[in-house]
Amino acid sequence: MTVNRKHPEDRSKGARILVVDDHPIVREHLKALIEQQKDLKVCASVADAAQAMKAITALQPDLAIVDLSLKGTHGLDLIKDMAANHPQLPVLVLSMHDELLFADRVLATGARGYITKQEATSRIMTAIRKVLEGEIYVSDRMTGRILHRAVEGDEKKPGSSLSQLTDRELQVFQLIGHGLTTRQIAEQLHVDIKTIETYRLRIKEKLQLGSATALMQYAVQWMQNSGAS
Amino acid sequence: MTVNRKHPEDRSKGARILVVDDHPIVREHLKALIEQQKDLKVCASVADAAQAMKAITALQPDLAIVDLSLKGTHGLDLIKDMAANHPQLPVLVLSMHDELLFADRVLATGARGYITKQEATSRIMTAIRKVLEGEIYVSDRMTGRILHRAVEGDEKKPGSSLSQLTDRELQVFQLIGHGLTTRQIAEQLHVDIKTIETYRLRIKEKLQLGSATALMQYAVQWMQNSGAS
DNA sequence: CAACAAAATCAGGGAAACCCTGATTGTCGG
DNA sequence: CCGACAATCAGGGTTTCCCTGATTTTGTTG
Repeated sequence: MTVNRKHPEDRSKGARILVVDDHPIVREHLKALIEQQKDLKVCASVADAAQAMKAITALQPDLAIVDLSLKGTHGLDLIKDMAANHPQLPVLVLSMHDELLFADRVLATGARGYITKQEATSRIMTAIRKVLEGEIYVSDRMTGRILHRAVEGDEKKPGSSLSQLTDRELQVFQLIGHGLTTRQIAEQLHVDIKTIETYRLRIKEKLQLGSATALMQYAVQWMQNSGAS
Repeated sequence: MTVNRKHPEDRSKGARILVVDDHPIVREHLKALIEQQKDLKVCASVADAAQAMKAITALQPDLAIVDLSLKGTHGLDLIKDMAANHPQLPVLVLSMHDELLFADRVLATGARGYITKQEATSRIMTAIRKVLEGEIYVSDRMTGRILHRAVEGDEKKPGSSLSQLTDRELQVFQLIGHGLTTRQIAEQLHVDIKTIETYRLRIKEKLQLGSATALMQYAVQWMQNSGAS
């Protein structure tokens, strides 16, 4: 990922941006906001993942802004596709979901920024420029969280904070995400229910989750996003 | 074009519209779209229910456009408040949620129209005008559904559909899927924890779910597939 | 409008899970 | 041999779950 990639022939129009969002009202305003900047331009504005991939190969944009909740395939899958087939294309995620849930996941799959639709439009423009300059944009609240975690576990497995879990803990984590109760997990693994309770405690600590429901929410969502049954 | 101005002092610029949505990018574009019409004007643009109620009493708008997924109180509660305190004010709901799930519920509480953010902005303008004229707007697909149900009779069929849930139950269901504990839900809705416990029981019965974890798994997965903050 | 149905709200109490603090085995590499 | 870590379980206070009601609003319908 080289930083300076500006082509002289593009400078007349500045950076070319692809917008992916299934809400026309958001696409339109994003385009209006971007094009009232002199050095930015929207080269395409599409509603789903298929059109997005087609537009990328055809138009070679300098930046892609994508919503997470698309209609067909989930935005996360689109970002994975982008990272796999067009690793040089920086991606800014513009989502309505709380960043605490998705930001790290999204950044781990290759996106260069995450901003919510609750943010003021001026901040959205800030995020666009930051990502275009080769930097990474997340909210201030999120930055501290990520930096804190990045310091210690950098040499571990990339892509998931679940790598801190032991085999048994991960096994329990997956069964939690599968919707099993503590007792059912204990029976399935042929251990005492007290053992599973301890695992839940440890998992919560390692993942910095506050309550049992937060743990379960995280587990269910993780299971769904990593395609397990 | 001549406009009937019965009250020149009120209609110097035509109909005055209140916009309620917690996404600045949506508010801004809605305002731009509306104000490029000669006979429409946005008199206020707010992000939550409290500001909305205040704006209504202060400005007496001719129409309110409200999003269902607001930050603090749920949009459904805001609509109820509006219908109770300002029954003459027509409300158009602009939501990202599938209409099949919310439209009838929203119309039953007094709203005059339902349109999703997936719709083209031209249709949104159509909906605004239709509601302003005193009519009711829903999508063609939805009108068929409603008419069909009017003929078939009003039976609530079982299965795993959330349409059997009451407004309050659905609200609790969503908060469960959001990862909140029973206590947190009770606090957010300003009711006793015992009340929420009862709702969980009823939801489990109606959805034929066996345990609290099964309920939570279902809620989390549903939330993820239908997008909510 | 009276009457009935449905929704929203809360109570009591036993069973179960959660949460915290340990503690006992194994295993494994230095 | 021995810390380090993983896996396993116990005790006990706190909270939630779950079941069975019950009351008060609200909405619908004859």
